[in-house]
Amino acid sequence: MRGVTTVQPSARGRGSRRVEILDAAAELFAARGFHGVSIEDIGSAVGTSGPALYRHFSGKEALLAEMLLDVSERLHASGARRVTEAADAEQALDALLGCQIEFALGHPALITVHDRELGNVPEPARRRIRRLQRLYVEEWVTVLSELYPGRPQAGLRAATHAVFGLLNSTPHSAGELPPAAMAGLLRGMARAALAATQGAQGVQS
Amino acid sequence: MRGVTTVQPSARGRGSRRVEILDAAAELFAARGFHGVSIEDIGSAVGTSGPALYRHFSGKEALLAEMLLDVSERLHASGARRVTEAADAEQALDALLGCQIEFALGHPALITVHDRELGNVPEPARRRIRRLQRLYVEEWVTVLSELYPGRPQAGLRAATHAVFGLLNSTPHSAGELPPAAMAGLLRGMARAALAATQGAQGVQS
DNA sequence: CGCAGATGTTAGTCATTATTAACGTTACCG
DNA sequence: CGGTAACGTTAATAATGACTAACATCTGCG
Repeated sequence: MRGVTTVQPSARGRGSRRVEILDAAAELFAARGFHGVSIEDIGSAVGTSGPALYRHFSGKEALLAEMLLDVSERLHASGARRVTEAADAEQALDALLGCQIEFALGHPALITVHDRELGNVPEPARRRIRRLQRLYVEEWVTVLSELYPGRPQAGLRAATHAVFGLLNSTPHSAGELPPAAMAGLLRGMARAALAATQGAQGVQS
Repeated sequence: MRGVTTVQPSARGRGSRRVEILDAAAELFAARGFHGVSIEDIGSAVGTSGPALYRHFSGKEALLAEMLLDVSERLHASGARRVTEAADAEQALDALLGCQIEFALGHPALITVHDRELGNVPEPARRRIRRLQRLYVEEWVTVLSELYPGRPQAGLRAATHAVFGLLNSTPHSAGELPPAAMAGLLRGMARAALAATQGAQGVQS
C-alpha cells in the first residue's frame, strides 16, 4: 500500500534513510527523552510505521548509541583537527570555541541528547562514547593549561564543563537572538568566563 | 508482614514521608529521566513497595508537578526576597548569583530535573511553573538592565540563560572541586561572562 | 474498648511498547 | 524471465508499568 515509493526508490544517497531516521529520532529524544519516545513515534516521524526501523537499526538502544557515538566523534575529531591547525594556544581556544558554538547552534537537538542520554546507551558503546568525551574535554584542558599556566587542572576541567553548559544553553534561549548575534554573544561570554578563572579560587569575597 | 514499622510509626515530622519521597524521586529522575523511573523504583528507594506512593500523591505526574513547582517557587521567592533587600544593582546581582549557585550546588538533582522534565508536567501545573520560571528570569533581566543600561533585553535574556547553563553545569563536574572552590569559580566566571555582554553583538572577530 | 485515619501490602487490570514473525513489493542484475 | 536484496506492512508476543481494589496494621482518641 505504502510501497508507492515510486518517486525515488532509494535515490538521494545510499544510507540516506539511516540519517533521516537519526535526525528525526534526535528531535524526538531531545523533546521528550529517550524513554518518552516510542519506536512507533520515530517511525511515523519518517513516514514509515514502527517496525520498519529494524531494517536499519538492531534496536532502539543501538539507534541511540550510533547517534551519540557520531556526535562524540564529530566533536572530538573537528576539535582535534582545528587545534593542530592553530598557530598558538590563543587561536586554538578560538578554534575550540568556534567548533562547539557551531555545533550547538547548528544541532541543538543532538547537543541536548548528547549530555542527557548517555545513561541509556548499552555498555559496549557507552565506554567508547565516554572515552571520546573525555578526550574532547582534555583537549580543552590542554589548551587552557597552555594559555593560563599555573592553574590547577581540576579547576580548568570544572571551568571547561561550565563553559560547555554556557554554550549548550542555546536550546533554552531558542529564537531569542539571530544566530550570528547569538554566536558572538556566546563567544564573548565564554572567553571572559575562562579568563576569569584567574584567581577565582577564593579571592572573590 | 512489612507492617513491622514498630520502630517509629510516623515520628520525625508530620509530612516527612512526602519530602522523603520527593527527594528520592528527584535523584532517580535526574539519573534516568522521568520515563526511565517506575513507581516501583521510587517506592523501593524509600523502603516501601510501589503503590504505597498513592497514599501521598495522586500519581506520577502529580509528584513531578509538585517537585518542579516547589523548585520554581523556592528559586523565584528567594531571588525576589534577596533582590529587594539589596542596596543597589551590583549587590542584587551578587544576591542572585548566590541564590542560584547555592541551589545548584546544594540540590543538583533538582536543578537537573527542573530544566529537563517540564514537558512531562500536565497542563494545569505546567503553566504555573512556566510563569514562575519566567518571573525568575525577568528578575535577572531587570537587574542586568539596571546594571548594564542600554543593552537590548533580548541579549540580556539570552545571557541570563547562558549563565544558568554555566551555573547549572555543576552536576556534570561533580567532585572535580570542593564546594567552596566551585562556588567561587562559578561566581567569578558568571560575573565576567555577564560583564562581557558589553559590545558582544559582533565586535568579536 | 472501639472506631477513624493514616499508611502499607499483595494481587489484579489495562495500556503501552519493544521486538519478532510472516508476508508483500519493487528494483536491479544475471 | 527469475531471483535476490532492500525495504515496508500488518499481526503476534511478552514485558513492563501505572493505577486500582481489597485487605491489614498501628496510632491515638472518645
